[in-house]
Amino acid sequence: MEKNYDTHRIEDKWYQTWMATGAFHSDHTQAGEPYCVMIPPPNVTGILHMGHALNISIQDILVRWRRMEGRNVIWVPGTDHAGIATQNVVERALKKEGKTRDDLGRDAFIERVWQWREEYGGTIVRQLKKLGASCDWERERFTMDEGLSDSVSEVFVRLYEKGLIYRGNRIINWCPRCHTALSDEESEHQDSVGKLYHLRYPVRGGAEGEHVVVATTRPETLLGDTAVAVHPEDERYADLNQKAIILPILDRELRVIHDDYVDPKFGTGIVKVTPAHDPNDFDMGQRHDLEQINVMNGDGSMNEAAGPYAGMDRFACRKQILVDLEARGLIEKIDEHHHAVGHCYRCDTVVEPRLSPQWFVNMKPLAEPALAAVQNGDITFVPARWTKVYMEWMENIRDWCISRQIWWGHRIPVFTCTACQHEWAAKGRPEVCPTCGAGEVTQDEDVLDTWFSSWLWPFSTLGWPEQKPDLAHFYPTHDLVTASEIIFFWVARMIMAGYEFMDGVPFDTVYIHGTVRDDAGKKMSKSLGNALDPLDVIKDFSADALRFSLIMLTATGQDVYISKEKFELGRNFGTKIWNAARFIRMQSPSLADDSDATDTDGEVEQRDVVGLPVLDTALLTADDRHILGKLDEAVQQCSAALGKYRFNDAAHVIYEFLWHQYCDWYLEYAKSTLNGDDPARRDQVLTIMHYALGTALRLLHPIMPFLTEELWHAMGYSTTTDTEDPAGFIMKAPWPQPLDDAQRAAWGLDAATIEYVENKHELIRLGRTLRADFGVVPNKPIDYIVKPHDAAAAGHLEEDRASVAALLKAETLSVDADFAPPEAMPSSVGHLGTLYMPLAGLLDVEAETKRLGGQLEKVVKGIDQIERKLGNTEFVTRAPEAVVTQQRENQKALMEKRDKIERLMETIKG
RNA sequence: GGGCGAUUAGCUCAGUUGGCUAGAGCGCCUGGUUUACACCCAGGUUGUCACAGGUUCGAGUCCUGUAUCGCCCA
Repeated sequence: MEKNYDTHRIEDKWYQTWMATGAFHSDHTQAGEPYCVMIPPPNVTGILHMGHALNISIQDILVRWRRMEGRNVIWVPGTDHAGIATQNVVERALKKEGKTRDDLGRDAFIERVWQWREEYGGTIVRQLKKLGASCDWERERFTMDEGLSDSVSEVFVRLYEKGLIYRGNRIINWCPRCHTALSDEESEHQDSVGKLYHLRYPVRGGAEGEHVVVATTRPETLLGDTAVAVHPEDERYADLNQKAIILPILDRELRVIHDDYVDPKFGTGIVKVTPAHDPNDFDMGQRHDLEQINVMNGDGSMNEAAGPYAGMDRFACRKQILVDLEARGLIEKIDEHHHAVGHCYRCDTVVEPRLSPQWFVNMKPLAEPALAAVQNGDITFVPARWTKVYMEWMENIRDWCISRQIWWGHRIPVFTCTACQHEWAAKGRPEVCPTCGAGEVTQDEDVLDTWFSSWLWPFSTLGWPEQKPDLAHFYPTHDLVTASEIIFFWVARMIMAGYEFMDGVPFDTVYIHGTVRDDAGKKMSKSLGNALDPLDVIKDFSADALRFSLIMLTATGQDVYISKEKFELGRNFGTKIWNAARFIRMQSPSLADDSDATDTDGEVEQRDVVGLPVLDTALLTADDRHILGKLDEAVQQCSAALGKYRFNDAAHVIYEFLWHQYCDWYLEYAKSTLNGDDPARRDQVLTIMHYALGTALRLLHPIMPFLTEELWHAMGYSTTTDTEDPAGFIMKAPWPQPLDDAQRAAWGLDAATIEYVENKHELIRLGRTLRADFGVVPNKPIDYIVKPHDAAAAGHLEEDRASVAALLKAETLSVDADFAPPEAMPSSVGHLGTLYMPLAGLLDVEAETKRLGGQLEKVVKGIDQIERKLGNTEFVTRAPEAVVTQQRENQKALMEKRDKIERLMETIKG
């Protein structure tokens, strides 16, 4: 076995082996209760970032854990076609060739996008594999696949025929750069400091120079004003409609309307109304039947309706219009104004509210059952606080704008007969009009929002609308793991689709994990330049280290702050385990060679670490029982933590067990037996070491799949020497189960034994501290004397004298109940007794008094606290008996310790 | 403006229904070429649990308010 763990070679090797043997694949014919996870499909243009790494690690942990538990697991991977993003990428590439998509035409352009996808679209998938994701790659899907496209049109037609899809002329979020509509969710609000312009609109028919003042943040829209509005009960303006308000520059006469929407307390209480450029104004326009004047083109430039400003960009127009208004003395004042401005989530351009004909889904009817599902607990959010976020959105749900004015995506399956103007939705390409039979049929030019295919993901990936056996077997799925950012985009809509098309929930649990941030708390992003590339981290630390560190540092649902150094945690842990395994191998006659662990076919003696080891109970020592007890505790805690989605707790349990219990204590303790001359004890200790390591490796496998698989084989724990046989993979090994009471009793894993060993550890630490405090070099052999606390402690220690002495690097260790120090010597009080370190003539009385004084102080402080509690009759009478008893016991122990320290101090003085 | 989250050691964070002398990792200090491991070992140091009230026998934990930071939605 090599001294250094070669992470890259081993990680690549195992991933290839797992893939080649189909270890990740399953289907409905396999045994076991089904367990299914759908990957949140990453954007096909995307590259792996830390958020994915966390998301994938969590899913892989769940999936590998359930697989080991014996569930029939599939984890379905894939990517989405990211309509706008992908089109942008390909358009940029075309631009370099000096072409536009219009030069190519629709069909050639789409052909070009597919080419791009073939060439670059697999990037993120390859990266997921680097992480060790155990996805069933035979099931990989893409939202533009034939099958998924079929479900999209099926769904569209159903909703269309049900009347839930409609076309309307509404204010939508328009991206002037992408030239398309966006849904409300795709318009991201960013806080910014803008200006609030107070403009004077002249009043005709009143006094000379009379005007009203309106406020706006977007002065260029005034060109589309068709009214001004005031609150119906605002008496200041009761007579306003007797007069004519004149729109500056264009000299259009504006209507005066009264509407509850107007807030009389904001600004002057008069607002300008631009029905074609603002959603609230649009609503007022509907209520009052106002004319809608669109003054902008799709690219954000002003159109003919803007009169003298036609052709100018919207922001240039804003500047010019302000200059012109200023010249006419029509600017009252300009205030600073904080507001949230919508930006395109794909290109960050300022979104323009724009009136245009779009397709919408009426969401209210879909939302009802989806809301109920979460209310009645059919779907649970973890952590639970996200439930509220979901409900809030669902209760105020607005119609979903699903049409996009781009080419890459599912084209809207709505057809119109040129002859009779009949409009209908259909799957496939109809030849003739179903009404009049004419052959000239045109299809809607728009494509659908990418999320219109993603919301079907849980069942479309399993072949729906075809009714395949896997769909019946694995659907509904179980855990959905995602980030909070897409609760609205994706999670909520999937739940709605589940109810609408599959009559029930698409999954039962939604686990929302945190956002990965940099050390300064900033969200990681390429544009900020603070992104850590997971592939770099894998290169420097290994995928196992990346996974373990991320999981260990991410408390349930909390954001995680990451810097490169953080990954040392996982790397160091991996190295520690590797070295522990190497040590055990050296100690095991059947494995003692230095051959390369990866080429062990036929060279390693197999050892069953899955079944319970056969142990001679007469030979079991307290330390053996202690490690077996701690292992059992780790098994229980680890399963419990995973069951509660507390992945960091699970990681912590394994870390604590392997490093601090197993390596720090048991392996060190075992050395004296391994070097001793009792072959029966030696075998027994080896058996326990292997059993504990084998069990811990299985617990760790979901988090660190590669290292554990490698060691599983190197240590001979596989059921076969054929390293290509899936039956021997740790990923297929059974998940460790807690011991039953009978087994615990048979091995003597009782609380008293465990407590004794913990106290023994304390005693050894006290001895080491004495050494350090008195400057005795660690390897200098010295004699320790223990004066045991009671007969039980004396008996135990007498039995363990050799191993305790070894751990203390002591020349001798005497257990002497009647020990009375002949002279002042350094000592410490522990639960098992008082430990003396004879240091003839070297004791500095003053320093030792001070040292013991410090210990005494702590103990006395503890006693004070307890006495305050116990002195309170309310506490004694009202607190639960167990708590009071506990306090009394603590008090007794502390008081004994205090007495002993005091006696020591007197001895020294004497 | 509404909602959610955070505030605990120098740093990053645990602390699950209230019951500890408040923990971990990193850092820092001291010592160490102990035949698994210096990506290591042994030992040590580090806290007005943001602030102010309240409930309770008992509050880091529950309630109210305040402050600061972050996120989501208007």
